[in-house]
Amino acid sequence: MNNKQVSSQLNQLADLMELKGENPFKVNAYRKAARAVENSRQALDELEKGPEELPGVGKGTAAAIQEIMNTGTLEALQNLLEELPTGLPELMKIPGLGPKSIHVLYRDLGVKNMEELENVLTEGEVRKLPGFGEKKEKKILEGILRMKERPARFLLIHALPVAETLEKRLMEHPDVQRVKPAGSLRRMKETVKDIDLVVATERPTAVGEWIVSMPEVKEVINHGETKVSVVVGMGIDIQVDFRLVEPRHFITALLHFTGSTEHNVRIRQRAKEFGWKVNEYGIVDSENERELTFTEEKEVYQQLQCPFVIPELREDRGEMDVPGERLPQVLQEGDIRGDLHMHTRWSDGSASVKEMALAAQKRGYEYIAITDHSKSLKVAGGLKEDDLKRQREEIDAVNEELDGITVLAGIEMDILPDGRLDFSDQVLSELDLVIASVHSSFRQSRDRMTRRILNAIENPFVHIIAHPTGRLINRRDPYEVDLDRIFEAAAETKTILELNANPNRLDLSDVNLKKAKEAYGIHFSINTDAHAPEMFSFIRLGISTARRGWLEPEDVVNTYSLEALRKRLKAIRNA
DNA sequence: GCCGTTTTCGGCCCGACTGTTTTCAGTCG
Repeated sequence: MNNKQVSSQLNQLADLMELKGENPFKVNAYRKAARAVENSRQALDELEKGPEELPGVGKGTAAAIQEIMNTGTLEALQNLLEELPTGLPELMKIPGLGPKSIHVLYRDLGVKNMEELENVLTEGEVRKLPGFGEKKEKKILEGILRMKERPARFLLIHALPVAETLEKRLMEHPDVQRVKPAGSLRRMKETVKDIDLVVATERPTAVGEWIVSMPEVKEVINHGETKVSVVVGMGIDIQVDFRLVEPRHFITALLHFTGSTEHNVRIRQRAKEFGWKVNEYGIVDSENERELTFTEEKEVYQQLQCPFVIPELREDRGEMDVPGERLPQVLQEGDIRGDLHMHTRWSDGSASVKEMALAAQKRGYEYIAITDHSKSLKVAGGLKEDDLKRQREEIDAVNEELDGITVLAGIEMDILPDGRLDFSDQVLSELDLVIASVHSSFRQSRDRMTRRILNAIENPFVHIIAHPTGRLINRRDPYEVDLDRIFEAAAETKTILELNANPNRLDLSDVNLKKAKEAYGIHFSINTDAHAPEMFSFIRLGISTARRGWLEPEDVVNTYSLEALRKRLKAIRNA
């Protein structure tokens, strides 16, 4: 039973308690405990004094955690699962419908699932309930429609251009002074539910009117004095919340809407210690009602006597608990000196070795590694041993021709379903860089998959394990694998783990990166896995994910000079 | 349910918007 499994049971319990109408603070206590478990760098059975060591975990939740670890589940959870209809939790996903309303719908109309809810809505039963009315009925129906039409969360890479376009367009409006995206998009989370834009203006009403009249607006969800929510169709149909604030409130509003909620809670608790209140308008002294405003976010943190926290770290994963000097000096875009995972026309890429090298050079890189697929991956035109030899000749020629960039000869080698590797040690020993990865039989048992990957890690010729969990965001779950054993073995053999920067992968994830670094001292390589030169731009997402994972330049081998990188690779073969 | 050198009880971040209400509850972030 790992931390993730325990926390998901606690969360499930909290969800059901909420639906039942339990004390919201009690519900929150379980959610908080779930988060503490998930974010703990230690496994639960490694905590010396038990779960109560974790922040926000007391007697009650510690007992619940123990029960899950001992029995695999919780009696309280099982009871609620039996008591409440299985179709009730999914109703929570309907925007505008919360636990209180669902409770009433269930109690008074016997609504047990989505289908029954749609029935009573169309029959006009809902408007008769106390606290409900015609408009609310309509709102719920629209909410169901919205939920069905759109994915719950969009890939960051799809939302970013929408935010950037709107930002630029708003800046051109004469009444707008400043605009900045906030929310999970600014924190560069891998997926976002909607886009938040904070807008500084002296004329919120005029700007609000202008926003709802934009041609791309498909639907107006809210239109108040300071908050306008719309759905825009700009490549994707996504909700955008505009917060219209006075210029002097811009910074505290930006801080507020950047979140995360959990980080905001910590900020406000901190302010309380000084007798202050933080809201989107500033910091207010509770005694004399004096309001402080700011021109930079840094000043707010300074006022609260905390170190400045960059948006990517604002998740309450420890950033408010460590002294400033222990916050990571996170990676910057310019720190990356090369890309160690890419494909060419030799397998399933669309460019030549030289074209990739030229594109990398243009980005200012000092080196790249060409890592086409290996022979077993037939769908991708994997290379055989003699192909590798001919490719090496081409790489040598490019190195001869081009100055200022070095092309390493590598491979992305399949780890076969039975754990064998696709090439012999003899072949691997002749390559500058060997990446190993799983591309088949994703549904093997946890034990088998773990042993399969361990086998690759233990091979001294394997330098990097690519996309270690195999997940595709929104499309395919990570395969079952014991990551702790993977991390342990990688630490021992000095094997590098990849942060694959492809926007669909971002694998390892932010949470796993942090854990692998802090608990095991792993080194990483941030690679784009580019199949065409323009895909080098994915590095931006890799860097932001690395920042979210608290990585610093020394944790990432492709920030090293070529010489230092070669040394690091050599250390693997000698480990 | 958790938490506390002002507290072992009484708080728990804070405000906007909407809809159903005549002063507030639910939802959201």
